[in-house]
Amino acid sequence: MASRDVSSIILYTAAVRKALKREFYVRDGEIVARELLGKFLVRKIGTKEIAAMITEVELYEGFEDRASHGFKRTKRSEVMYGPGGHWYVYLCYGMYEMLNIVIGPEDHPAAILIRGADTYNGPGKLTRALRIDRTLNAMPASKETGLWIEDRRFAISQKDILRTPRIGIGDAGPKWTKRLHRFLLQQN
DNA sequence: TAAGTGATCTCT
DNA sequence: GAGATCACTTAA
Repeated sequence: MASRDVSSIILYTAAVRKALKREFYVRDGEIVARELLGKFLVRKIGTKEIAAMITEVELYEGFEDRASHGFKRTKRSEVMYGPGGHWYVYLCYGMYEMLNIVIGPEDHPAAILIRGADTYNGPGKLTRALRIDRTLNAMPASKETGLWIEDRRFAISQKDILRTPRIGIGDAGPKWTKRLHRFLLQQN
């Protein structure tokens, strides 16, 4: 029966396409940043799902990184001090929602800014296209919240990953301003 | 290159 | 409460 075949295919893809587990995010920031490249950011709007391959991220980690909101523990940055696997969404320049995924264990302030996915270049454009805003702040990255990350097993070669200093952070101190904490997939 | 935009944080 | 700041984008 044709209909039976179709349903078995749906079950199969559902089984393969799982949201990344909490443990994925509770690791060293540079490793998580690298491994996020090539993963799929999936947004569910109504019954429709939009998936976009992550192509660019920036790492903000620890107590000494002045470019990171987590440098100071405030009401806004509190989420970064929580356990990994939650979203941190905030407004920048009065207009743009920035999407970050909190990483690391509890009380370790760290997050990764998702700057680009597929053809959405720039963190502000990305969130606008996927209708991501601050209502998702502090929510877990899981299917229940409508925004999560999946491994679709695209092979990413380490030599295709470029590293540069982060964008637009100003002076974050001698050790941190020029750190190669921006990771992006080389085009082609 | 400059300006728009508004929440957040720091300083009174 | 006031003022500076900000991990951006767009229009010139």
